[in-house]
Amino acid sequence: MANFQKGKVDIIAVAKAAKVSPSTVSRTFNHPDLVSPTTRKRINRAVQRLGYIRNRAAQTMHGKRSGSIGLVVPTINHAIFAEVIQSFSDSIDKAGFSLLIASHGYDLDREYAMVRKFLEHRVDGVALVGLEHSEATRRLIEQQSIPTLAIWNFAAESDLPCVGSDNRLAGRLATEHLLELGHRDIGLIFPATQGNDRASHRLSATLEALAEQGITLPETRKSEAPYSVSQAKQAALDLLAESPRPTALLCGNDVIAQGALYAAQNLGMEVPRDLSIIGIGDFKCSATLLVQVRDIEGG
Amino acid sequence: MANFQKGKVDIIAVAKAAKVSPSTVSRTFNHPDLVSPTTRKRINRAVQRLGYIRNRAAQTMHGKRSGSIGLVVPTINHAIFAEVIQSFSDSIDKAGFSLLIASHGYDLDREYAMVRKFLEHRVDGVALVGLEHSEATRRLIEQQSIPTLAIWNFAAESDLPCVGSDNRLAGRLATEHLLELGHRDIGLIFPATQGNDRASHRLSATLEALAEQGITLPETRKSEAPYSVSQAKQAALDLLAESPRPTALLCGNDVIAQGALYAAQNLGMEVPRDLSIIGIGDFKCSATLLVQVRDIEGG
DNA sequence: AATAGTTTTGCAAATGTTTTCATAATATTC
DNA sequence: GAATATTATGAAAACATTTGCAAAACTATT
Repeated sequence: MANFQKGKVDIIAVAKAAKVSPSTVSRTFNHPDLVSPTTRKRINRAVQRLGYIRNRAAQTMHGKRSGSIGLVVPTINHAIFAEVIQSFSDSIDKAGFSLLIASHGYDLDREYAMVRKFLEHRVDGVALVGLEHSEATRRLIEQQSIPTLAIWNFAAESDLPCVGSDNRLAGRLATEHLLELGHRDIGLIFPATQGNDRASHRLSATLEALAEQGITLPETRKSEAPYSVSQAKQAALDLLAESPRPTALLCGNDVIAQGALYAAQNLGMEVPRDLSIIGIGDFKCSATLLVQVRDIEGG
Repeated sequence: MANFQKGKVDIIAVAKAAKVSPSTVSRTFNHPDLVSPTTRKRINRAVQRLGYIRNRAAQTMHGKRSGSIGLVVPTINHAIFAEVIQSFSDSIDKAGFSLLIASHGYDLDREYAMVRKFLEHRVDGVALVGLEHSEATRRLIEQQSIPTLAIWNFAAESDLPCVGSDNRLAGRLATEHLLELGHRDIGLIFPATQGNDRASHRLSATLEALAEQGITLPETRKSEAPYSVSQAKQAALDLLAESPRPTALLCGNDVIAQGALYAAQNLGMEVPRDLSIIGIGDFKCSATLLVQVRDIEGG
């Protein structure tokens, strides 16, 4: 089937080749039931032969949907977001849409810019991570009345539709668990909370739960680490270098917890005998890691 | 600044508000130097006031670029691709483009479908992972003459422009390294090579390099594991359960190598004293892992 | 074989931009 | 102050599609 790729192949070229009007070709795509099977077949053959590919831009311009969804994440790089991006991509794909993605590096002004960029592309919807967004972003979303979803966090009082977990509750649960185990002197390692409501909710709930038990941790028990195993390990080493040592480490996420685990191993401490470590997160590799740690300790 | 969001805000609405013609508004965006500073200011104020957002679809339809690039990866989920997606996204963003992304799950027919989908969106370019693609995909790319880049692998003989590493060379180097260390009985753990030229190149080069030294490994030394630490660990345990044991494990990627490392730890073997493990890959977390292993062994 | 009903098709307008060409306004030169 | 060069603006065509409406082509009914 020779494909003569003379000039542009648009819907008109297809119409000519199939000896019908452009309208009929368009209908074949959008309302096939309105076109007689015979002509439909003829048109499809012409499409094949010419290698015609529909032009979404033209459809979008006509007022139809663009067929794309925009997802703005803080970073693509980390396992934790990669997982959600994958799922998102799969669902979107199944629905016949395309995924536009952008990352802002935890900078809410850049987030605004990304949403704007997506709006230029006339995305049919936008998903953002978390519930903390700049005023400009909120205004933009409202003005343009673009369907928006906040993923990652859930909060009943959110003005954006949201789906995710309740990080305050998570922070509280983790803390209470440690308290129930009898810990009173706890080291905290959290990522920077600036522009990261996941972290800040977890941390504030933690401090709250501690305060309820009359516990106020000195600054020396509070440590900040970025999303990096090795830097978290260093932070944990620093915390554990203090004397007396805290009896437990509460980590803002699993990557930090992994670093803390390594730090403990380095210092020859056995977890959980000598030190309790808890991470708020639970992603795929954490299970693997724990299995491994247990295996080592067991063997 | 009240924003009266009456009806659609298009370039004509802006033109009216600024009391100029639509052409002038368009020029303000595309060739600002052709518009007098006074009118430009007036137009920009109108844009602000109305909350106008340019319509890429209309621009694209006019023949301008769509301002988007399509990236098709096997999977987003794994750390290794996440890294490249992040870099890609950053560069694209810096250039003022948007990133469309899709994953095909190592299914080259789906890859074709994804590229087609992107072409419907009239992306300005496409990037694919690896050099192995379906005939249909290649035809499509050629017919539509869409700028295409193959990332991840480099091969001088590739017909697509490509940038990446030479996996055959990598396989050979890894093998030769083990041979130089004196290993002759080597266990191989590789992912499935079907639709994964990274793996297949590495594996074939490995076998070739071994053959040159007159070494042919029995099937029992060849193991397949997916991209999963725990499953790789199991595969390694199986290999190491044989008697005699291989003296080295050559792993097709770093995730597998991590699993192998865990397996060795489980069996109480010390790496590299009792067993050599080499992984072809090198991603961020690998260094961390090795530091940790060394630390454990050192301490 | 004529009428009514149904299915299939085409025409033309609409979508929101950009750009070429022409014209109007302003600046420069003598 | 006229002639010329320069700069700023507008009118209209073009881009590729979709869809409401109307006409045409069939089927079914008598």
